[in-house]
Amino acid sequence: MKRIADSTVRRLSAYLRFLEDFENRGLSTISSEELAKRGGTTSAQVRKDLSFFGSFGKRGLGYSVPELAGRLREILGLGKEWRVFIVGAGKIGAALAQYRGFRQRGFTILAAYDNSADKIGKKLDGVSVRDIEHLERDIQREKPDIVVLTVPGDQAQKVVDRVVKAGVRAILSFAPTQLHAPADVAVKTVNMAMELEGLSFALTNRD
Amino acid sequence: MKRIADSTVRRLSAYLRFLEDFENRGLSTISSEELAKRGGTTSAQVRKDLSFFGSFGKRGLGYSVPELAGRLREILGLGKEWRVFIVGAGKIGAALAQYRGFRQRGFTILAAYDNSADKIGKKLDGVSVRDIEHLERDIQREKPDIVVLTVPGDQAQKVVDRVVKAGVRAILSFAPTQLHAPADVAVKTVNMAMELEGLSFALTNRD
DNA sequence: CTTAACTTGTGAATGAATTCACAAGCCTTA
DNA sequence: TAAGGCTTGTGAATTCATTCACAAGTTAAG
Repeated sequence: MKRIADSTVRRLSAYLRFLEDFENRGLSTISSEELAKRGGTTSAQVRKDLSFFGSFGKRGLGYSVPELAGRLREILGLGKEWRVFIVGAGKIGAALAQYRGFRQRGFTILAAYDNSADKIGKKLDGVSVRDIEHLERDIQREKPDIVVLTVPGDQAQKVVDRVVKAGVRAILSFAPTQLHAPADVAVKTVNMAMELEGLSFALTNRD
Repeated sequence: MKRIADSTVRRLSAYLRFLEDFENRGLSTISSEELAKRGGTTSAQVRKDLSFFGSFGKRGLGYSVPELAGRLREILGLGKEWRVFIVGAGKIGAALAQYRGFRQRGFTILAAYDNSADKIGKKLDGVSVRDIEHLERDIQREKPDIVVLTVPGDQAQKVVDRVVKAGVRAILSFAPTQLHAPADVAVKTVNMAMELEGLSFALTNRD
């Protein structure tokens, strides 16, 4: 398949959000124009994004809301259950453990890991915190699809190396550092420092 | 000034992170090649990014680490103090209140806001939680530069409208919804759902 | 059946971002 | 002073992403 740009995938994800909203409101069809207005883009962009995966609309009419939502879920791989380990049971880890968006999308949090004695054995919103010593062993046993990284920046790369070696192929990191991993491992980083500095830049360089 | 791409600003932010690391290790100069390797990009990209703002290097030698770090801080607007309100005192708000990256970059959290009676009056890691009723009044009094939004998705747009009307010109949102604001308001969104679905897509569409 | 009003899907055109490639400058050594 | 080894800064070339523009298909109304 042709390589799909990251920006395209992000928009597909946004379209799905709007469609779910439309589904709840009982609307049955929607045009690329309406979808575009909701997402702050153009109708041509919407149609082009979808065209990479097929023709889902009807000319003159638009898209069937439930059908397109289903197709997008399929494209994005949201049909199956994804198994998740959280590594780092600090404040961010805790916030993620209770984040309902995970379950809503079929992401099941199996466990959290930490190296601090006063966290190990406790629960993080129903998720038990285990000793990070057992990380590799548990990865081999429970085969998580995704590791969410919420450890301090200076430990992030070390954990990446460990989980990649143990067989994990997708990582979502909240550490403010550049991570290096083999090409076949999908790494996404949510970098707060970067976002803040982006705002600072925008505020500083106004027209 | 020529319009600077978002991706460029994000890279500048990353370069600054590496330079701070080099500063701590006492290194005095660095080449675009080394900076590129650290950031997973190319030396030409590094030089092009910097060239939008001036010529900071010495041919044959590279860049002075402290000088380039200083220039980048200046470009990114990190010299001054930025005043921040957090709106939404849930788990994510709490995680942000204790996030040290804010203070490190000169972002001062003035207060947090919530509408829940059992949170108002409490403290979130030293930050007092106020009644969201007083949001507009306090914005006018204390003139925050940035509002960080950690309210549930269905309330996010309403809060955006309120703070924009009260004069705020920069927003960092953690709500998984598309936000609409006037063009002169800088809005950044950290959308966890999008990142998760991006990973799901990557795992599903492996070559 | 015909016309009018819509809306999709997609090549072609445009615009934006990245990479190439090399002249110009700096440092060291002799 | 000259030569060799580096590295920057930047137009030009290339690659990638977005927007344009329109033929083709659909529906509704008369």
